[in-house]
Amino acid sequence: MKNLVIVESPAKAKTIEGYLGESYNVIASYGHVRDLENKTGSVLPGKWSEIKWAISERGKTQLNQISTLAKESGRLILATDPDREGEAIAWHICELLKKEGILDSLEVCRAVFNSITRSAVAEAMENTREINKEKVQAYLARRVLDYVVGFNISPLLWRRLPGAKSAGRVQSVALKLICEREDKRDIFEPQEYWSIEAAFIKEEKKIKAKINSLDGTKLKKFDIKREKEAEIIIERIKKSSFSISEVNKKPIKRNPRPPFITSTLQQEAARKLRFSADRTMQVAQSLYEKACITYMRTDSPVISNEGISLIRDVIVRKFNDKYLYKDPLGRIYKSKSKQAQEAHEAIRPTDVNKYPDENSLSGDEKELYALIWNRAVSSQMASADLTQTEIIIPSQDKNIIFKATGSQIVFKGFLEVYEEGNDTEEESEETRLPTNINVNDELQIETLFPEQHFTKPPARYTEASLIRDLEEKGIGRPSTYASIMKSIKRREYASLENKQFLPANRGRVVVSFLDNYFAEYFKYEFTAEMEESLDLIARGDLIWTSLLDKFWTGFEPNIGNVEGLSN
DNA sequence: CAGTGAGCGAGCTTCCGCTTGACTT
Repeated sequence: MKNLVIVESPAKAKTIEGYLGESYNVIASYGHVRDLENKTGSVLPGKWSEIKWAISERGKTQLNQISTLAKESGRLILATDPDREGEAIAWHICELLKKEGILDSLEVCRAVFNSITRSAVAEAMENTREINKEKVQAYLARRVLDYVVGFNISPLLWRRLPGAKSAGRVQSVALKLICEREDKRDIFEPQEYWSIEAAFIKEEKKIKAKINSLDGTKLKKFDIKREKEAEIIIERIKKSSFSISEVNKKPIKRNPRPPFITSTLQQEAARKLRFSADRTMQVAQSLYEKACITYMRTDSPVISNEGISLIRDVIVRKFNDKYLYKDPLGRIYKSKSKQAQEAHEAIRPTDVNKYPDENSLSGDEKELYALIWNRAVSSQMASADLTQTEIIIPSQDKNIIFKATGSQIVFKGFLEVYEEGNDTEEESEETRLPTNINVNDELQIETLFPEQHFTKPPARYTEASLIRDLEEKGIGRPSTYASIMKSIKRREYASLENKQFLPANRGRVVVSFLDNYFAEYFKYEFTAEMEESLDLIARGDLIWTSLLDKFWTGFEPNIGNVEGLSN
């Protein structure tokens, strides 16, 4: 009798079938096979466990295949992803097969693995367990809560705010970030300030320095407010003579960034390739299907030991030992987010020996692959060594002090391969400094630039920065970031102008409506607090229906308040 | 008598998260 293995993704199914051999059939579920029926009344308040489910079209075909093969199998192994949704998918399939009476003659178990390597899969098949009921209940609570919020508030919007289409735990908070940023911009008043920079010169050697302190007090960036003040200082500078009092050098290290997860890939592809989140995910999907990269929807920066050692081999071959991070176990990265579920590896090339410039990829795929390759390889390389130099240039009476800073790369290390992009176009503070400059050298002023500036309002969100902030707050999941962006645009709550989100009036009205009547449910901490309760459920310390009862008790009166309003 | 406009009723929309794939930029 054969074993039947269920995973979520067809590409994964193919790979695993290759690992497991003749006695296994592997079938993909294509994600969830059933979901709440897409209409009102699928769950009724208080009767939380009487849920009306509907099987998706895709689900039907996959379930048919599964039950056909299950009849000729001795063991069913549910190897969906090792996270909450994966546990739920396994449970749904199990429930549906039970209904068909197929499970009577079949042993059912659950297997999990975090990386798709031969050894990890083999080990998982040996160490199976039962479906984790508590985890499934945490899923049920999450699923029902989202439904209740969305399907109660959206109809209120239809009636109250013409043109408004939808509200939800995730999309509305994303919209709120956009709108609050715009509010800050609206009330922002630019402040004038002046900078004073001098180019000193000594025998052809030029040093650009900024004024650092005046009459014994340190000058901060915005301290010179008016042209008059700047002029007075300039006059004093012109009357003074300057020499070097200190040259301070100190070694600094720069470390590589962790390998990509979904959010960082989307951000970096936006910065370096100008891709939208959606485009990034489509290109990544196709690289994944071609088995070029590991799974692209992940919140874990961890690379399997196998992956790390392949990368280390490449670093030695392409560069040399000096470029390798010295610990043989490699650099180990940890997830920053408490909400991370770490079901998959980081995003990396499956075969790092396939160099970005030596493969058959082209266009978007080639570019994105190169980005992923470089980031993954650099994450296991040695740090860069730099020397940071600081030159202190006081006037003779020491009342005016200039300071120049610069850094020089001594050893490039990972920078040979990869450097993260910048969000802002602000010029770097550091300039090149000449070598062989000495204390007591006297300097001439070549040029003196007073420059007028104005403080800038906070920048509007881009897709990349919005995803970064959502992730930081634990809102949304790797599989949904791109679709959150889409739905805000489709609802015409905000539009992208020059790749930046500009809220529409409609969007701002929705946000203030929600803040008025449902503030508790759209504050930034709501999701994190919900997740804490879900953790309690998953640990067996809280009953899932009590979470919903408690939620409903607080939520329901707010609906009444809106209903009771007169027009 | 023809054209206009107010008023009414019916029917529709919606969440988040897991997968692709068909379609358009």
